[in-house]
Amino acid sequence: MSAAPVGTREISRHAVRAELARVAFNRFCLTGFNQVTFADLSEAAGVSRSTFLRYFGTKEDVVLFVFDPVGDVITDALDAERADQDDWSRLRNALESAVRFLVRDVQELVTILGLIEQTPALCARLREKQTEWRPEIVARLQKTTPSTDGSSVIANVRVAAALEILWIVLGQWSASDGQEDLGKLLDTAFAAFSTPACQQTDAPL
Amino acid sequence: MSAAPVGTREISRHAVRAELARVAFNRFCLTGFNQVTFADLSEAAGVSRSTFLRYFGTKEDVVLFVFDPVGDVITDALDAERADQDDWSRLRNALESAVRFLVRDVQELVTILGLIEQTPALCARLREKQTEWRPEIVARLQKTTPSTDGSSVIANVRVAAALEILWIVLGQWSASDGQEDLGKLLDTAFAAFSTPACQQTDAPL
DNA sequence: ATCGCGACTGACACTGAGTATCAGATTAGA
DNA sequence: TCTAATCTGATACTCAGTGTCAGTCGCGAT
Repeated sequence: MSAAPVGTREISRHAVRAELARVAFNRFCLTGFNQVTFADLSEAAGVSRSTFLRYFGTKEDVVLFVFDPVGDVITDALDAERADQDDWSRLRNALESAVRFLVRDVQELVTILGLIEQTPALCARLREKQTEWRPEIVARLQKTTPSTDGSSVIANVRVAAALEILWIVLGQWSASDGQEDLGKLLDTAFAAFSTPACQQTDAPL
Repeated sequence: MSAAPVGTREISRHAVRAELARVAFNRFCLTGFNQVTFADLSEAAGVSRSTFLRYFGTKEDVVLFVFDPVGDVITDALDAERADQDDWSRLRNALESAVRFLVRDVQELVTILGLIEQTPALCARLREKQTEWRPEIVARLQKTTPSTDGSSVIANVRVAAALEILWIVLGQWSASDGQEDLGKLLDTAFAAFSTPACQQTDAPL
């Protein structure tokens, strides 16, 4: 994947980072993201402002760094996919890997998603990460296919659509407090493409 | 639509805003978005920093305010659409209205898109606007349809996918320096959904 | 004409994010 | 144990964005 800490230095850094994020997250939920300053955070965590800023480049990253591996999770899952399936199936399954990775603690994820949803700055930064993931995912999706004229646009559209589905589904899921079945939600979302494109939108299954 | 200036006050404000944006845009293209400060901009435009900031709440808005009406353009176009068409056709045509609105001066739009592409902060803010447009567009798309279970998710996915297409198509178009036909690009992009979802992605027409 | 009101402007002060630097403490590893 | 790399806190700085205030300008009513 990405960060398997090897040296003791890495382990320490990783642990401190997690603890700082934990403390900060409580503050954000309590007071609101924009109302909390780095001074507040560093005081609450018992470190200097400088140190806090060394662990997280921006305030947004304090919340969103947990999403960093998602891009790799998706590309890896796409590689593991059998190549004889169609694009939508492969993308659907890759997205299922992504949500499996994210849903460790249901309550925590629901809380994070809620915080993100009501904070424009967090939404924006998350979309930015999403856009960074896209080129690599497109490359993996196209790897098996001979690239014809216009296929690059089509692959980009499909990947972009799939990534949109990820957030729409997670939003719907967190609105239900983590009750709904994420697999079924993914199926419903992808049905937006497989149903005959007419306006009748009967839910499948 | 939205802002048809009526009073002399409105006219003046609109004109000043346009002039400030014009001066600022040259600076951005010359030096790079992040390298230019409000102090630079206000000096170049011959007004105080305070005044400049009153016309544009943020530095991003100095560039992106031209996209503000796009949301309304899309919703209006969607209303004007014949209701017997399927979702994809209606969205495609609404997007065509949007690009028609944007493409007044080809060279200018290409330049703006180039600036946006190479400036993460501008990309992020633009996506934010896009997300703000979505709920209203979804509502218009669903207006004719009886809402069944899961149809809300499906409508959201379709609108999100369509908005992604808008930027993908504009990106491709500006990469070709405005040479390619935007209508055909839209057709190609929407073919990502209509082609049988297999991995063969032959360009239609 | 001029009076008064509302909006516009520039100047100033302020908060907070993010960057850069530096000296001293700490720790890994030879 | 010694050394070199790293971590830390302190400090200073730039710049975005907010808020305030006094002075000015345009405009409609008297």
